[in-house]
Amino acid sequence: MARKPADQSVNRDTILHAAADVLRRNGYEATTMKDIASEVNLTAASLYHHFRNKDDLLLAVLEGGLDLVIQKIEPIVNSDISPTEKLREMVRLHVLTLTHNTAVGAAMIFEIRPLMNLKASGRNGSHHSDDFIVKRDAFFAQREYFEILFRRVVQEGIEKGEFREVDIPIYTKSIIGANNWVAVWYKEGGRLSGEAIAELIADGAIRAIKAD
Amino acid sequence: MARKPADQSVNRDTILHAAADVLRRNGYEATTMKDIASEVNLTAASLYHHFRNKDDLLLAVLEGGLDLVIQKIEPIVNSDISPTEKLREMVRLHVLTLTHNTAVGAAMIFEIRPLMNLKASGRNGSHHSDDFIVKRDAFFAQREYFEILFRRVVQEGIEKGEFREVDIPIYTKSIIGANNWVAVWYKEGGRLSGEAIAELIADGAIRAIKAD
DNA sequence: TAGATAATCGAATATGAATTTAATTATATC
DNA sequence: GATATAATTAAATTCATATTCGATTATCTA
Repeated sequence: MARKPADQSVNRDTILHAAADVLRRNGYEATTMKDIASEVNLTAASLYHHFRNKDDLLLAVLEGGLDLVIQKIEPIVNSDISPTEKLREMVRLHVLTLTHNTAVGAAMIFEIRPLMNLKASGRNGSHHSDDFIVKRDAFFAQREYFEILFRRVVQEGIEKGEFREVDIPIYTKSIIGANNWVAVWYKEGGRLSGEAIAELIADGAIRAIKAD
Repeated sequence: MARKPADQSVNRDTILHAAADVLRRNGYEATTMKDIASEVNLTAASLYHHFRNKDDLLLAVLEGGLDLVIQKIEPIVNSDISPTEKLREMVRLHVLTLTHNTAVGAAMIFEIRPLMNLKASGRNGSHHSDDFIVKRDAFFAQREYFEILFRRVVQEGIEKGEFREVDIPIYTKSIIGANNWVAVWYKEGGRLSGEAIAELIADGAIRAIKAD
């Protein structure tokens, strides 16, 4: 009856990757459907066979990226290593994921301003399906959750006396900011590997919070 | 002969401020001339009396913001306080400027992706005057300079034995990233004042680099 | 007051981008 | 092989936005 996707056909996932790439290069608003389509040798019209519209597509990219990092971070939080080692690993993996999945990573962390803005008041007479609104809100909730994972570990470290009594939200945001910033400047083939960068940043994060 | 700007007329600076506001809210690409014009009770057409075009206007915003921070930071670098105190002050002022000049600050630090992109290869068939290209490159040079100011102090601190031997570029970028991230989440009237936030972040920056 | 120029606007232009539609091609299953 | 459906496209539609232009209004200097 139904036809299965042909092997040579471009699937949803391929498009998402391409979109992530373009997103990283051009930013949310500057990314056009044609840009994305070209990347996978399709026409813009074809994309609508896979995604309802541009917002849906781009949001899917962001969701994917965010989920990926969370998947990496989450197990660490729930493991039974010390808070210090937890934090080190979390920062390390956060940064590493950003450098490895440059596209997805950068998109995930970065191009959220227009979305946040939409949240605030939906400026231009943009029509957004309820479905989109729901997904977008879920995305923001996930971002919250991502931050909460860090806060939890910081809290734990303070309670166990491994960390000094920092202002948890501020410290957490600073660390995440430093990590995310990597997505802004990182270029493959630079002086340091993603690994090396991740180590260095993780080290700084720990030093900033270690109890005296 | 020539007529001087009338008092009630909207001047270049007012427009720049308004543009910075919109820029912070909507991002580079999503910012329309009409948005900016409305903010100062003008029509989009009127803006062209003050600025050649959109790029010129937005670039002027970014330049302004960047210059402002540099003006704050520069004297500290050249003062004769200790590297530790220099760094603390620099971070503090960087963050403080971001929170105070929310608009300018955020715009300055943030909406650079499209510009960088333009730099890379000028995707869409965009026509950009030589003048614009020059200004844009100068802007990027200033950004470099801003970072160099930090690196210089870090270097000095290492040489004087106040700081541990960090990887200077990575540490510097991390600090700047953490600072800039404030522009992403800071909202006026939150739990902490800009001052308080600035202090906390500066403190973390120092702890991360202090010699053991 | 007159003349010059600044500042502004309404309307027209041009263009780029998202999205829709109807048609075409490919491939799975029967 | 027949047919239903997936995948894709070219072309048309719609709409928002940057930008231009000519006209209008305000205010300065002489």
